[in-house]
Amino acid sequence: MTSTLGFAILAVLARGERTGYDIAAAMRRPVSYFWTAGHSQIHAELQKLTAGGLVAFETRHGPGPQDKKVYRLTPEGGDALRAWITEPPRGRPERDELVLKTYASWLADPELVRRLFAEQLRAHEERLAEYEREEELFGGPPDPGDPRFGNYAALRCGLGYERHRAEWCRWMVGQLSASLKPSWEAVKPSEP
Amino acid sequence: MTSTLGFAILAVLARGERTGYDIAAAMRRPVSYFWTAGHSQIHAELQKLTAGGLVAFETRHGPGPQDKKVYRLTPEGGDALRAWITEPPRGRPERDELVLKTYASWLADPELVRRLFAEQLRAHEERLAEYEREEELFGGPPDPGDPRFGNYAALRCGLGYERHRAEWCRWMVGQLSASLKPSWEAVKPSEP
DNA sequence: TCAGACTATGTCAGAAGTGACATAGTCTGC
DNA sequence: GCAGACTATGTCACTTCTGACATAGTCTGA
Repeated sequence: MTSTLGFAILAVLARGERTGYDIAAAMRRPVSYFWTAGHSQIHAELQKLTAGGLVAFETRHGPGPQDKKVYRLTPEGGDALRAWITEPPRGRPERDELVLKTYASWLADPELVRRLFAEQLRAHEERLAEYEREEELFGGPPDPGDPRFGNYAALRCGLGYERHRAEWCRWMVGQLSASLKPSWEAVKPSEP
Repeated sequence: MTSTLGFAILAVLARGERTGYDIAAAMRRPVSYFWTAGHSQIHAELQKLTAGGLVAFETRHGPGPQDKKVYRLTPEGGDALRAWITEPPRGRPERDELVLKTYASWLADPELVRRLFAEQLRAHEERLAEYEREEELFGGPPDPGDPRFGNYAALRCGLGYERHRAEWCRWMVGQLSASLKPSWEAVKPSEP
């Protein structure tokens, strides 16, 4: 009954041993393109995974008030992870606050909605540029047996997502500008 | 302190009065492109919204063991909804199980991973065709002041998303097929 | 006439996720 | 030498979400 977060942790540990702190840091970026968790969740989940025999830890001295615990996958953990990968994902319901706002946007001031989407567009373009820079660091797709393939494939997904999202925001801004223009034009005194 | 689910309910009620049951049904499709909730959540939230004065209900006789409650927006509810629409969305962390599987895919049997993505591709293509049929029912984008604009804009987002996702799955299948071919070729006896 | 689907509202236990609080040693730069 | 950032693990209260359980009248078609 391992949760998806549990498998996310196993997937990180499959690349090498880590402390809970390391895993939390890794889940801010770049694993965070697709899964995030606070350190409070990670420590709790590591205790469950340890109890289930999927991970094991070794105590080592380090900075910090307590000794650090370096976790690694057990053979059982590796088996569980491999089996999970090819199982069809249990569909999480999609919840997208921006699309919900869009659904209700007909009620709001079009100029304020336009600004909202212009800002979102800017943010997506920024992240897209960032992902593009990261993509350049790979010299084309790694082999599917290479751990780096996982990173590259996830990055490809992120690139596609940001492009789709930016395009949609651009369309929204266009729609809202078009609807604003007539009254804006009407206010402006006529020119030859 | 209304939750996003609360605003989702307000957004549905902005289009007309509904019972909790109706809202739950609406949130399966087509609001479900971007927000879903079980009926147990909706009834609980409606009680909170009523307590907060954002919605009001009228009891009417209908089928079912209890009289039905027909909810509508109050003026305060309308104000709260309008104010919320143009506020920047509070970023929900992205959690995507399929991308997580991708990140770990280098560990698994490439043929099984290929099948996983082939199946996902099929599902996305199916949904894309469905959305395209729905788009045809609109004769172009409605005016941004029209409630149907909300539906159309959300559908546009869904279309872009499914296209991006299908393209990514197709790329994954391609990558995995390419890596499988060499050994598949090696097994097959040479042909002139 | 009777089965089964649909309408309709609600509770409850539990899982998953968030943010604050607690604690304390080490490393870096000014 | 000292401030502040970083390393490091953990608890707790709270919110959100899920799925099961509970209840019961009406409508439809075989």
